[in-house]
Amino acid sequence: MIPGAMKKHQDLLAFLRSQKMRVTPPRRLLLQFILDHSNRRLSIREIQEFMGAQLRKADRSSVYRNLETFERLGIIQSLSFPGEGRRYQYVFDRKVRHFYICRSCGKANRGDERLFRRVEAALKDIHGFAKANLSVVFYGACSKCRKNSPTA
Amino acid sequence: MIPGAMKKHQDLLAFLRSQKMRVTPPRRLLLQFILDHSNRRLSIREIQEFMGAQLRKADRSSVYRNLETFERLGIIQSLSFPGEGRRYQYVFDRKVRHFYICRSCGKANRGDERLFRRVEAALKDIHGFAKANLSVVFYGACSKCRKNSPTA
DNA sequence: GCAGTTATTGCGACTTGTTGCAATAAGTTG
DNA sequence: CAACTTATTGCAACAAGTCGCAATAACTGC
Ligand SMILES: [Mn+2]
Ligand SMILES: [Mn+2]
Ligand SMILES: [Zn+2]
Ligand SMILES: [Zn+2]
Repeated sequence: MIPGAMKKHQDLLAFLRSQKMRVTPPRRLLLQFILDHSNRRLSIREIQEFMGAQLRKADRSSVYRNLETFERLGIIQSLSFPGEGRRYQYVFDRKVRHFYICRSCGKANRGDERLFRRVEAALKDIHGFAKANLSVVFYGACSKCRKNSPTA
Repeated sequence: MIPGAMKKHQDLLAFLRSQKMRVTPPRRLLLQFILDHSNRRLSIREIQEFMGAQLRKADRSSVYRNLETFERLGIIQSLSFPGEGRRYQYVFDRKVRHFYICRSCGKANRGDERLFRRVEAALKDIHGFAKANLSVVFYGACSKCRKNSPTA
């Protein structure tokens, strides 16, 4: 377990309770795993493998249901990546929560803070709100693919 | 078949060929269906039902493979909607290609052109490009859900 | 702590989605 | 309009994901 993650884990359990959600073994475990790998986009495969390998393992269906729950609460953001299926990423207290996904080669990048702020500002100007836990996803062609095909 | 869609259908077949893709019965049919319902987000269920119901029907796997192909080429954009799974929408020559998805209630809205232009401009300023067939997706809480929960 | 309430779990049956492969047919060349 | 090349298809076996339901256990209130 990564140092500093302990505090976050406790915070998130408190957050869950504040949302009237129960703290159960499957949820603790899943949250732990997501936090310990908060810098990666996790595949359902590795999540399920971890959850199944634990002593007190959780059923497949519970894992799916909890991922859905966590996403609804803004703890994680799931996205489909071309060629590698759906992936889950921790976003709860991230300053930057936007992603570029190349439709052509499937490569994904994280954005910089400046762009994220600009997009937030535009959203606020035009629709009158700045949101907590907003995520933004751009689908397009990466610079490499743009060079190869003028259509992209 | 919707009037005016005929031309588009032909154009897209030409586009496919320009991308060195073959024009096959499953592709014609799928494209037809997507164009005839270009204003809706189609579920895989209704797509498969249509494809299967046709005289010259296409296999499930071919439908999935072609949806993937069409998405890679920027003809459609697929998105996962909370509570209703993945949906497919025609975006090829749309002026506005962004979506708001509420993580809490799953409702989705189309955006207005002004915001889309602002976001495009920000992207160009900061990353130096304006993309053809860019799609932008916002995940957050809709106004209704924001009222109900201060956390969202 | 104990009893009561009910969200969450695990299970099983089912549906949806993926993949390798051999057969097919779209496009190309002469 | 053949003959050829190879992308695409349908199929079948498999893997991933969903859903209703009865059992369980997390929280609440006393
Ligand atoms: Mn795939
Ligand atoms: Mn669902
Ligand atoms: Zn790319
Ligand atoms: Zn909502």
